[in-house]
Amino acid sequence: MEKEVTIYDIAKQLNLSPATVSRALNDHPSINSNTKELITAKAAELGYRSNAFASNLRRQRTNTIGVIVPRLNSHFVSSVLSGMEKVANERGYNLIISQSQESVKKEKASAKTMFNGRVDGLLVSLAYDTEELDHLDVFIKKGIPLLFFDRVSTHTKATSVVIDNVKAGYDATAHLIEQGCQRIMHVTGNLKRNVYTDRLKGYKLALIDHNLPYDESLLMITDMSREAGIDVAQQISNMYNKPDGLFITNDLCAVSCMAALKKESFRIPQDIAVVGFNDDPVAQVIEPNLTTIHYPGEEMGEIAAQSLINHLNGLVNIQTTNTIVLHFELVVRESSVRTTG
Amino acid sequence: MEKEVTIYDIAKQLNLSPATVSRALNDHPSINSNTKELITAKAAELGYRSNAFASNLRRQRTNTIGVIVPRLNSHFVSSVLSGMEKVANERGYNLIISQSQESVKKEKASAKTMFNGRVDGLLVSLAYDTEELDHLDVFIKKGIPLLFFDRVSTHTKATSVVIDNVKAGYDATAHLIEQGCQRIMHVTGNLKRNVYTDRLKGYKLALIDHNLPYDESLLMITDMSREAGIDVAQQISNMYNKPDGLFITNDLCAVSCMAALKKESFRIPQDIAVVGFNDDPVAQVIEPNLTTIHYPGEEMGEIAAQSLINHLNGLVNIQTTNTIVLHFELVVRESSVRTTG
DNA sequence: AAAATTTGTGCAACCGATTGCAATTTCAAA
DNA sequence: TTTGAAATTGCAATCGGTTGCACAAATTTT
Repeated sequence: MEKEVTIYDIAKQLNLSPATVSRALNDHPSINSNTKELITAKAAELGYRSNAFASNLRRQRTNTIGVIVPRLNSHFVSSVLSGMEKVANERGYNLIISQSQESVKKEKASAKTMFNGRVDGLLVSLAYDTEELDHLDVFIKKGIPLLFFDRVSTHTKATSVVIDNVKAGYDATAHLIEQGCQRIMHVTGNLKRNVYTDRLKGYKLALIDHNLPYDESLLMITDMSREAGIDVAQQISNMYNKPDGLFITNDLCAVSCMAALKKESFRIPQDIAVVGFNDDPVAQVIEPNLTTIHYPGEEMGEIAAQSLINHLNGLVNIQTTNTIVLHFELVVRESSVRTTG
Repeated sequence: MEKEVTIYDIAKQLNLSPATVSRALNDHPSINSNTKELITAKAAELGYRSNAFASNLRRQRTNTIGVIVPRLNSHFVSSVLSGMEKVANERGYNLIISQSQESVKKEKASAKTMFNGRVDGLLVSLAYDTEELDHLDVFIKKGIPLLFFDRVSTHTKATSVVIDNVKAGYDATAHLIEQGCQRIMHVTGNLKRNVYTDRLKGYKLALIDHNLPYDESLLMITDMSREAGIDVAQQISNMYNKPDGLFITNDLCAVSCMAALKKESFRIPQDIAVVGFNDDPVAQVIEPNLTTIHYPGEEMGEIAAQSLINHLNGLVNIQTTNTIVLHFELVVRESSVRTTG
């Protein structure tokens, strides 16, 4: 185990001051370019590696971005993280990732860790039932930039990166209506979260625009799990006045629901047309393939990270840009297409 | 933006030395318990938060673990990460996660970042085509513990966490044979990676044990992508002497292959029985449901993190425990079960 | 040739916590 | 009361870069 090389070692060998070495290594303009070359060469020769802590300690920043997600093992989240990692890495930032496991309590704990870890900025997608945001307010109070993505908050003045969930909900519903559906059931998640309320809004607007009544008994709030999907199928099966369209705001849930419906010998899309949300890989595996909203996870991650880093570097002010809205796409597949209305 | 509270502030207010405050906050035994109470109370009152950098700088450790994975957006990997995060978080460690995107080059860059970031330990699952391990050797040279999981290396003396891939390959193949398959095709990935060579070994052993010939034309090396699955189906379709069993070491690939085969009107499992690997969610969506090897991702992550942290805390020596083998399970579903051989 | 700039380096004080060793206090045993 | 050990606490150096300011050298301007 060799001992570490420091700028002092380099300075001594070259008969320079550590200050000069430090500046040279950081490409400071006031250092002569010959000196710089000399120093970088020597640094390479000695196998010098910068000590991030010393630097962080002195500069009071960490080059680290905290990320809090509801859970790690979902296709969408991991795509987002992949995008974030890509960008962060390119720009010299590290990512510290933590999952709330959909619990406020864990979310608070994670926030605290990030806070103590003195992340330079924080990227958050809220847990299922988070309401108060005190645990995140501390960041704002300390001037640590905070950016929400996907599951965002309306309360604070933090920037958000989202898709237009209202429009997505509208498009999904309108598509079903165009396919001749008259009674469209909407299965969604906790309405505390923007993604779900917004999609519901879109659903309602589409109904209105097409002169269809809004029937509260066709709205189901669930936890969007596989079990929930099966449960929904069961309920539909027991209904007297069955729906002929189904808009479920999560592909995994939609897929398990479809499987259950098929077991009950519903024909999809003839008896009931289905639209999901997220464009999870399973959407292209289920038969019939699931129509869904394609949701740019990777891109969302890239943009969220990009924005935060730009803000940190003083290029853009996050406080002014309040919401970044990304494009989504309705991907029509067999689960919703009726040859004849 | 309030200024940070330091141990000096606490010390001054209580007329104590920073040394005492530091010790008290770390629950050092030689500090009087009354003093400790006094200090912790004051710290809470002032909203003190420890500065990790100062501490890291002084103690020369970061309480951070680096993780390098081939890619983030795969079900298996995100399960592993979820497990790692859980454990690391409980034990006061942070995770810095980076993806190699299956490229050695990126893997090297990530390793360097981790190295400079002075992670306390490193958890690695190798990229597709990594051969030399110089970029990881530096860690060992510096005495930074290195632990491989899943895609492990045979060269170094680092500990590995894996499943018994030989046995898994054997079981999958034997299962197909028991179902009456005589010509089993094996689709797998780059044989530089243990997971694939081992599964191939198992495949071969099962053939031998059941007196079946090993036919090289039934082995296909692919990149395990969806496209590869479609390609395999195409090739099978063009074969004169078609296989009646298919063992694909990745569910996503298996599923796309199945879909393509179905289009060519192969009946599964009657014409060709299929076994996958990983127990990805899609395995339960495809019809018929895919028989596969259930692979404990979350657990693998937990154990890998656990072992590394235990080593860091001097509880166990990682260098002596060389390989940790986890259980796997063959989950039999419809894709492989033939009512009559 | 003197004065005013510009350029390039160094000094030394940070950043905040940790820790070996010394110093002081406390308390019991002699 | 003295002595010695044990329990507490403090001193001061250290971890390795960073940066405001001073200063010297080189260059340009009068």
